[in-house]
Amino acid sequence: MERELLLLGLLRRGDNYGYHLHDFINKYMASCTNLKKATAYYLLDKMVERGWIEQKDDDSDSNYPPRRIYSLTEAGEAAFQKLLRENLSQLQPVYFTGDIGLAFLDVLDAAEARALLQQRYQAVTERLNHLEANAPKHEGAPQWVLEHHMRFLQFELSWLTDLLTRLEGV
Amino acid sequence: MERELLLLGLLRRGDNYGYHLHDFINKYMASCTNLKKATAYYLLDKMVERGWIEQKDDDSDSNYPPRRIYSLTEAGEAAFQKLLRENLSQLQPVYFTGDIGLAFLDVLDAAEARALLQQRYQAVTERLNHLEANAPKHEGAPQWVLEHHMRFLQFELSWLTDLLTRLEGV
DNA sequence: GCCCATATGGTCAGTTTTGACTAGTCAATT
DNA sequence: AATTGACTAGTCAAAACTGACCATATGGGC
Repeated sequence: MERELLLLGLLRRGDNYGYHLHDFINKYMASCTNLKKATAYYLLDKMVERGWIEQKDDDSDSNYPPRRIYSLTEAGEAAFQKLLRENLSQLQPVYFTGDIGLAFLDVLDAAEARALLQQRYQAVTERLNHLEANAPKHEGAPQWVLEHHMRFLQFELSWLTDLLTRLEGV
Repeated sequence: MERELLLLGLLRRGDNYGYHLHDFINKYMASCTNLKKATAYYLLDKMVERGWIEQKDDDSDSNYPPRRIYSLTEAGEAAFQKLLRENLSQLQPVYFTGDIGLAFLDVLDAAEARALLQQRYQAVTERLNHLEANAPKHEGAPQWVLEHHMRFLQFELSWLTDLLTRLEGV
């Protein structure tokens, strides 16, 4: 239900279109979840059925394609409050798909393994630099989310450094 | 394709049943990916179609329910080699669904926010203790995977500690 | 010898997710 | 005034995933 929590939380700040909700998540919360546009609409539909949010056609200025505006109901607010507390109080699972490769490191000779991991190190560095450079632009992004993400990338760099030195000794 | 890489890598160590492959992943690689049994069979089927692996009925000792044994083909070995290098050289995305709650921390009063995050801290600690306690039992687990996971949990603890002290100042 | 819990091995209908698409708007070039 | 590229808004058929289920086996306690 994390993605529902996210959509509810954003709608709580004001009525919005599916398009904008997805766009915001994609721009500023990409480190939290991977939510495609079609999935966003799917989830919104489901929440309408559950009565957590309402949908009305927006035929105000029709320069734009016809669109629906979503808004939170009271049931939705209650669901948000519940989901928020659950999310904060528990440890949410995190999956390191990059560790799958590490499980098979012994397949490669040490030199190539190091070379590949150095490429990964480079990729992490670039990611971090990019985040730092664009940090001011990301005022829309919730502060803690961005900071946690950047610290995590730093953690990954130190882990990789450590791993690389240990692989040298082999 | 990370899950395919994982299945291929395990099959590379020896022919195996779908059941065992899933079981191993669930026990020792749960931090890398979330792979349900039915999904494992689905992926195995697809890889058979692609010619990466072969399936033969195992009617050897029929005490057990009928079962199929999977084995790597040459095409599968080639795919494994390619996927392994891709996985190691790139930065694989990691999603922090726990950060969604952080984005809405301002909804709660500071005291409750701290209390909830302290519960999360407790949950992380328990997770870490559990891993440490069972570490010897996890000889099957690839060394780096386990170590990365434990270090990550320690990182999370320090992040939470820092966050909590900063929330006190509010 | 019987019952129950757990383990083995796998299937399938239903749910969830997504790539690719439609279709119009706006602003800047050409 | 036609072309291009980027943005707005949403849809749909196909692909991927999963909860719940079936069937047998094995071991232990009573």
